[in-house]
Amino acid sequence: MKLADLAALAGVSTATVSRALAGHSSVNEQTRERIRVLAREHDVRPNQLARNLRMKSTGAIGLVLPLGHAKTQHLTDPFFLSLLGFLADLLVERGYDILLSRVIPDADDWLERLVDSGRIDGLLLVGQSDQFAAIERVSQRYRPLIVWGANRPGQHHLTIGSDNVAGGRLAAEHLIAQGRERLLFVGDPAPPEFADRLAGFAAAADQAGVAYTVLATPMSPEAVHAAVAAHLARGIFPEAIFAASDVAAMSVLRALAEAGIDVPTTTAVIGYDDVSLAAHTSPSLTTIRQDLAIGAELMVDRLLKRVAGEQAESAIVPPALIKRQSA
Amino acid sequence: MKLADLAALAGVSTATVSRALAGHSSVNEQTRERIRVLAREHDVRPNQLARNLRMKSTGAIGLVLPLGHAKTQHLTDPFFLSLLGFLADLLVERGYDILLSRVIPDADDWLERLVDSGRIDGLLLVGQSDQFAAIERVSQRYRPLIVWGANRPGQHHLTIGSDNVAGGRLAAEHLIAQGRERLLFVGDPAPPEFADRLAGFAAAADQAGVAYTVLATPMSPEAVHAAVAAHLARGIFPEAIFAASDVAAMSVLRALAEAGIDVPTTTAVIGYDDVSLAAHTSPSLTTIRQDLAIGAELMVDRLLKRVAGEQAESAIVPPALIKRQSA
DNA sequence: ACCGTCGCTGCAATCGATTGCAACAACTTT
DNA sequence: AAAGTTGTTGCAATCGATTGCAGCGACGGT
Repeated sequence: MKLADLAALAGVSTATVSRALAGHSSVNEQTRERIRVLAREHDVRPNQLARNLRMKSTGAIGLVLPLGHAKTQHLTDPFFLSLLGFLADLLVERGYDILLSRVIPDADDWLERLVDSGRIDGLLLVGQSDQFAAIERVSQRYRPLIVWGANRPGQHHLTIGSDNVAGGRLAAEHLIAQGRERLLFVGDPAPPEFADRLAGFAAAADQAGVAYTVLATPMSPEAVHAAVAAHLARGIFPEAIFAASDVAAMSVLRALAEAGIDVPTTTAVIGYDDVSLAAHTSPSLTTIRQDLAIGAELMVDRLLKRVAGEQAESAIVPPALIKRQSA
Repeated sequence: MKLADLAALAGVSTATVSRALAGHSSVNEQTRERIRVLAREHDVRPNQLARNLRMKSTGAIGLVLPLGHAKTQHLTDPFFLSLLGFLADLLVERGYDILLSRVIPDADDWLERLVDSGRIDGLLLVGQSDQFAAIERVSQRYRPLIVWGANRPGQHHLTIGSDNVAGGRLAAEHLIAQGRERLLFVGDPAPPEFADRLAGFAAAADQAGVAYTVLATPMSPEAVHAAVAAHLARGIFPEAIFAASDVAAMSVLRALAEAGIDVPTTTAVIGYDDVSLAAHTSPSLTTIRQDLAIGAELMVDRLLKRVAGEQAESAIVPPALIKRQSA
């Protein structure tokens, strides 16, 4: 039922109904209350589309997750659901809906279409993926656009992300402090996040004069498991393994268990992300936490600032080492 | 840039521009091409809101996840991200966007508002949660509404779900066939899905004359872990444990490992869902698979049928036992 | 020369809510 | 009694795209 119908019922104009439901003080209090009661009785729920068109604001925020890359770590990674959950929490708290989209690989103007469709007031991107160029292009003219990911020098778009270099360094320092040598990095060193983690890890190892190896592998559990198993089969037993993500670390744990190698006595394992399951593996996983609660808050905060036309800059969330059993 | 601006540029009316961009054949072919070229040059992207308002259709499907219940299993459960991923895939393939909402606990007409907002063409609900009454109420008059969950006798709304009773039965039969006795169910028996799993489990056990115990606990990893640890501390060692979900099963595995109980030799563990991590725990998890690829396809198929005004009925996805190391 | 047809284009209504401005009644003030 | 003030309501424009109907010029038929 629409406002015009209610107006007819109440014997007033749609203008008055609109104002009454909006709680506008310029309509007589009795009329207002009468209309409100009538609205409740007749299940009046104003059309949001019409409202949004007129108001030129939608009350919705676009959210693009890297769900398109089924072959990578992403789809199965609880990390993203966590982030999604936090973001959804915060946005809904502030009265926004979420328009979820995916990257459509074949249309090169997918981002432009999204921001120009008039359906969203702002956009959150989780992960730059391989769309760096498109993001840069659009961010030049579209302000309310916040990206979770790495901040490369000279880049224009605003990012929130954890300091992956510092995180990698934390991991290496923790292992080295335990007197571990012969370190091993396991993961895909190509994506910027992982590259940074490896860079920090390598820098700390070099600084301490400790040797390390890089075992490059795709991030799927199967691939990680196979790569580590093959590595162990060669008779090379690392004293400590740094996995590029917690999900990868779990595959590492499994491969070690199957090879009869005790964790942490013989080999230490350290993960990255601190997904909620990390505390519940056996042995429980020592890991580098990305504080998503804070990260999500920063993203939403910056986004809504920009939606309101204010200034907002990039930010970095400091990582923290969470000590558990595995290292 | 809007159609009216382009119209001025091209020296025609907005009506002609609209028809040209829509590929309407009543526009002269040369004019049409000229307008299209101009549109591309000037980055014309029509306002979707205005279009949707006029067309009375939005090209968006609402999707409600039970993200509001941070205290339950849901937020951290990869099961939902999987389902979300599949649904998003299918909907985007068919040209729909997704409007993600959360249950707002304090507003009792949240569902009505959503379906009457005019912003979506249909709605997918994942999990009935505690909103059974609201769903029944709305489904009486709003057809394009599909729910992932249990189908209770006499219910009106259309559900897609796996046969949890059969799944529970599969689990029990598998354990009993191994000669295991003193079975234990771990989980929250209140939500309909879990209640059904337990019912099937209990029925099979009763039928075989095997005793079983129910360890009721909230579904959070911490709670499950604590409950199982406390149970074991009492000196009661079950020969087999059926966990209500894979995530719960992982906490069970950890509690058993900490108590020095070998899996599967001393105690077998079987989970539910077959989340992607289940294959990568140590030991890897025997579980009951819910085929989400098929489930999501059924949901989207039924939904779009109803959006098109066609008939569509509930469906059940058969569960399957996936044998791994833990049982 | 007149009429009918055809192809193309524009006018204007429409979707449904919001809001500036004006109208109007009821008072108060002088 | 005239003028000004205040409180309440309605008219009509607006957001931007879509579309039924009408108009208009060109053309062929008689």
